[in-house]
Amino acid sequence: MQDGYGQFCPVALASELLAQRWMPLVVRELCVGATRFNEIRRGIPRIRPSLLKQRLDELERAGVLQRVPDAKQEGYGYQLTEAGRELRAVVGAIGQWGQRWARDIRDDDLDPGWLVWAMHRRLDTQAMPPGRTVIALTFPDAAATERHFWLVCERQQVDVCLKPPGFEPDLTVTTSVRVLAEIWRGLRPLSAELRGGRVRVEGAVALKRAFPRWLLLSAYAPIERPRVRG
Amino acid sequence: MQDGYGQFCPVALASELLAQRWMPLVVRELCVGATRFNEIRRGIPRIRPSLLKQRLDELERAGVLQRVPDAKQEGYGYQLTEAGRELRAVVGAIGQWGQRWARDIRDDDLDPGWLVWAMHRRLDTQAMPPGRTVIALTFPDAAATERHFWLVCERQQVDVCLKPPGFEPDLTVTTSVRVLAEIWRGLRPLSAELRGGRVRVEGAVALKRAFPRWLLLSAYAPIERPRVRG
DNA sequence: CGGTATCCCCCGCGATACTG
DNA sequence: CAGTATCGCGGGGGATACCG
Repeated sequence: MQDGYGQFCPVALASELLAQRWMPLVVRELCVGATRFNEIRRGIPRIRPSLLKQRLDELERAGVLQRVPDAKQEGYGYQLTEAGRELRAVVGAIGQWGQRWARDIRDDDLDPGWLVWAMHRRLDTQAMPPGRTVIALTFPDAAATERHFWLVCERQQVDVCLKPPGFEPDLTVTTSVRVLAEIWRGLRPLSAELRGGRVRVEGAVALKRAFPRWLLLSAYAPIERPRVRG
Repeated sequence: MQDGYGQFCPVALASELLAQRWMPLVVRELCVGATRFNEIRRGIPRIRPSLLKQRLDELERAGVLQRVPDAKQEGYGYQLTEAGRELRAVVGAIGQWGQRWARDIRDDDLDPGWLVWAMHRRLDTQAMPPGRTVIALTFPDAAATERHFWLVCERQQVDVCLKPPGFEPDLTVTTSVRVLAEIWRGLRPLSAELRGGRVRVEGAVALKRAFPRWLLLSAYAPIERPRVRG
């Protein structure tokens, strides 16, 4: 079954590698800059580590990435080669199409931990006040273990905490997972959700007013989604 | 296993549909204009009809195609919707990447029947003499049952025959499957293979000289393939 | 032509547990 | 942190036959 397609067409040869389960997500993580094994895993919470390792090995054999000693930290990191960097075009095409035409979001797609992890990559820390800004996120509709998150934002780095980080939050945001997910996807405007009270923000007035500019949303959010099909 | 990825990311939602086995090839066939079941099948010889039907049903449910009564012939045809037509960008990105970076062609990718089927879609009949032009193809290295093919070319239509069509060939082309496959992929120039005698053409001089202009090759052939990786 | 039906087998994948 | 080990299920591949 993992044999090829018996064709030398470039679409077929590429698909032998790329159209395997989980593969587009692994490539997506690498393209947005993840390098460490567990960093990739956080972006794909439901993949088994053994399968992730298998996929990474396949990508290495295909010349898409290299496993290199990590200079900054201990251990190894996965780095894209030129062939791997050019996969951005493939992931981008899939994402663009998905933004416009993929199925609607179901309740079991709504993983709050993944949402916060995705958001933490797309925060404009330059637009925040100097120093540290702590944002507490609360999803009243989520299961107890994934109801509270904290984003500890500094100029060069944003950390996601599952427990109170020890610093008092500067801003507290309360909303449902679906509302924030659809805002992140660009399917609802944040402004309307704030006005309608479906997103509630507590904190200093200056921070509350600046907050919408911190959220960069999904890279695909600007792409218009046509009317749902009948 | 065919459950989703548990993410509302557009890349993940699109991949649930598109990153299944065979799916990129099915979409490719639809994008190059195949509409009938057996027409799609000829472009994907190794797929089981039951699985092809399953994939087509998934695409219909996803709103990518519609099954409509075929006006010209009896039976039904599969037509892409707007969502389906926009998949050309995805197939195109995969094909471009594959042309540049996918693995080299192995012997078991070299299906001569598929090669001839792919070529028949990309023949410039406008460049041929008026009326009917019959090209006989011979692959001395192929198994007996797929050694001989005939392309019966008319202005609006090209037919692939597995048996002598009853018309004398105007041109007879003899070469190995690999050489012609790599020419079709743009990995070797036809001119050099003709000069080197690895492609032999028999027939009237005017036709022999015109023949190279009839072959439009793969749509991805113009894309340069970087040096093979080390 | 455009599929369906059936049986069998394999292995990719998921789940759980464990480790240097 | 970065994986490995083990077990079990079921989707997909192969072959063959059948049908409106």
